[in-house]
Amino acid sequence: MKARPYSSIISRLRKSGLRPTRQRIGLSELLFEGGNKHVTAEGLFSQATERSLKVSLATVYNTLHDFTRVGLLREVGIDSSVRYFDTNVTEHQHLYFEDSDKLLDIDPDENIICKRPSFSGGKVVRRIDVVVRVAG
Amino acid sequence: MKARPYSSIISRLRKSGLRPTRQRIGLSELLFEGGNKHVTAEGLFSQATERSLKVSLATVYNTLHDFTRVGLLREVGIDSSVRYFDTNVTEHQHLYFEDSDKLLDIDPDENIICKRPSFSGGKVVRRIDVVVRVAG
DNA sequence: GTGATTGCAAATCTTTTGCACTAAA
DNA sequence: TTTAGTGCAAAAGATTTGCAATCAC
Repeated sequence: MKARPYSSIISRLRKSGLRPTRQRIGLSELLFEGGNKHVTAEGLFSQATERSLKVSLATVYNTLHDFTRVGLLREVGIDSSVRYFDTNVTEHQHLYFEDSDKLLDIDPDENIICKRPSFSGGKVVRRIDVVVRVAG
Repeated sequence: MKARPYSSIISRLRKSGLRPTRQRIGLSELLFEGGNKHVTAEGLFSQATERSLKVSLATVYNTLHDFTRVGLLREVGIDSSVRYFDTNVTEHQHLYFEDSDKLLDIDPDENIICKRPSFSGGKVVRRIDVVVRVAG
């Protein structure tokens, strides 16, 4: 029950330098309302279709990339052939259940990393991807 | 200068339950001689062609999967659209240079992980994938 | 021989692209 | 109006599959 969710989506898009089009607003609702999510392009496209948001698959791809570029989304590298996007853009790690293909965030308090390597020569650690793969 | 490298390749394949065919032997030489490597199917196929090993791309894919299945290789999940295979099957982490697409093993002494989560209900941590992404 | 392996070409699947059309500012 | 964004259909890549030919045992 947030106040004025619709216009807050619009202003979020504006702040990111993206025009609040019908498609971007609709996809934003799917993505950013109701907790953190991990989505694929096809998955988001299906959801949109189910909720009768008219949008093309190409636009879903464009939108996922645009949102990632401006920092509203983050890409998660699971080694399969599909790309996952995460609405949680804070530093955190992932739990991947191999049997069910489910992806979960690891509670930041449970941080698994204890050391961040550093580099000379202008090289920077852009991020550290951690995926705990669970089976059974 | 290992002794009898050829026959050790053959026995390694036999022990893994794979018939030592000309293609598998040739690809094994490319993969397992001269230190740990990270390869893609296309990359290995090119190497094979350069060294005039006659093998089809489909067989390279089959071989990479077969080798992974029996534990001679391990897949590395960089989030790009290509699959990397690692000849180092021991527990270790990766360094990925985004600008050059280079992938390096992290020295096991530099272990970045300090905590291994555990699960109940028959769930097991199969492995923890870590990729330190470096830019610049 | 016979069952595993290979190679080719076609198929599949995800993602990207070109470009005319539409909508936001 | 002017530029960004959209949608379609086609293209591009990586990987897989089906099946006949070949090879290892």
